[in-house]
Amino acid sequence: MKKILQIISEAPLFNGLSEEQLNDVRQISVDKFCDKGKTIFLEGDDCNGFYIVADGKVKIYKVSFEGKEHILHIYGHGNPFGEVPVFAGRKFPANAQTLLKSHLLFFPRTAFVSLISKNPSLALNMLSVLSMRLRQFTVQIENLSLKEVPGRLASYLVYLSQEQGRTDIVTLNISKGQLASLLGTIPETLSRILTKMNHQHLIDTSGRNIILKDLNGLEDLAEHGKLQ
Amino acid sequence: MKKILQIISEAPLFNGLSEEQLNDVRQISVDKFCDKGKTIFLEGDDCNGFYIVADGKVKIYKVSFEGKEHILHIYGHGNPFGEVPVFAGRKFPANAQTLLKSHLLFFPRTAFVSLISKNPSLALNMLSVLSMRLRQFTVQIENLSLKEVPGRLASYLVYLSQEQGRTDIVTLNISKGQLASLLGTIPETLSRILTKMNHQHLIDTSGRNIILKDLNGLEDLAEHGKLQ
DNA sequence: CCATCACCTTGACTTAAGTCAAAAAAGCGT
DNA sequence: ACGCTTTTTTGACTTAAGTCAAGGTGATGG
Repeated sequence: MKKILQIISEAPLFNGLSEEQLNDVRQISVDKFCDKGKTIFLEGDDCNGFYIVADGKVKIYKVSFEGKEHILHIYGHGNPFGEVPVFAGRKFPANAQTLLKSHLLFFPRTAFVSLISKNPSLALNMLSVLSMRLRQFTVQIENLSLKEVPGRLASYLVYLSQEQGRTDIVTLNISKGQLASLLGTIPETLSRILTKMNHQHLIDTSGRNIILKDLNGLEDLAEHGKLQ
Repeated sequence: MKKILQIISEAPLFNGLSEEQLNDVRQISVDKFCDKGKTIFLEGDDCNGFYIVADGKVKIYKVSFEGKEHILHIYGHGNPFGEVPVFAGRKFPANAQTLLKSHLLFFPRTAFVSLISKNPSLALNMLSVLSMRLRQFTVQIENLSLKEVPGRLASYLVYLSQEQGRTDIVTLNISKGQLASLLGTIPETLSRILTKMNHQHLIDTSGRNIILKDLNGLEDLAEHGKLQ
């Protein structure tokens, strides 16, 4: 387990803060350890603060009336989550659950807000985090409403390729079922599309490893949004 | 045309600021007048600042490769837009165009950022605006991925009913074509669903006026997301 | 090494919603 | 009020993707 100060200093949210400011942040943080599959909060719950993932993995998701689940984000080391109600209203807009045994840092609302009031650079960092998130959401909405599932999958593979810095092969860090939920579809459909992409020599799958046989073709598909 | 200071003092973003702070904000603002249908910025354009709608109406939208358009927001009096790249990167994540002859206030990036650094309450207001927007986006994504078009339409009608403070009748303030785009569908589909809802005595349409004959039924539909 | 469980794939079928085309209705300026 | 444009509706058809049900695959632990 890492030292709290180190975790804090590595998080983008606290980037560029002075020693002293980091120490202030540390003062108000609370350690929290969760087993895999633990619900951290549910949509509509009252919020007393937000979290940063120190270690492990957390999914943020919505659930439909019928119980169908759509994953909005999957966060890992250094990512904050649950900040929305800290600044706007007090209920969480979605659910959060650990996907792995995780170590979280909790930041109580009032203490954090007063910290922000005293540290303009912290405020700007938080504004930047929220803005980047808004940007991601516009992409997600574009994908959902303007692209079909093959296009969304291709986008995701291209994104993974950049993320992992490889143009030949990528590795899924979540199950295919979770990927389906992240792409706004169901496992059966995802499976069928992976098979189709195999047939068209775009990719080659073996378990969670996906060989990118035609990255240009995938980029094209991600743009156009249609499979042939 | 209203006085700039009045417009600024009415905008939620500047809520609760002192006379002096409002004056500082006013100092950096720039007037901009646009005809109907004028493009304010395009996705990918460099950003030098953000806007507030003083008067008129602006749509924020994404366009697919094939030219299909999805409206993300429609903003009117007092709403800010284009703030994302002010705090995160420098390109606009979507397009903006006026729907009516409009009067905008422009706030240059660097001047605004330095203002925020000096006014914690302005920073907190901006955090609140961005957070509310994130909350709206989670709802939009939920609607797109977990509900069918009738459910989304019902949600929108219920929202309009709250917005306009009436439980008997609401008035669309945009065309049905634009509404279709906002709901992530096409005019034909929207038209058919309106007809279906008429047959089921949920609503009664005449032009842009929609009589809510069964608000409970609509709320139900918005929850469950399926039209029988 | 096998049993078990979770995950993934495949097949047959249904359905929501998109496309294309055309007609009808509503706005708008002159 | 007239002609023009834009918006909305309707019909026939296609298609993407969901549902339900059944197998298959693979990892894990006794």
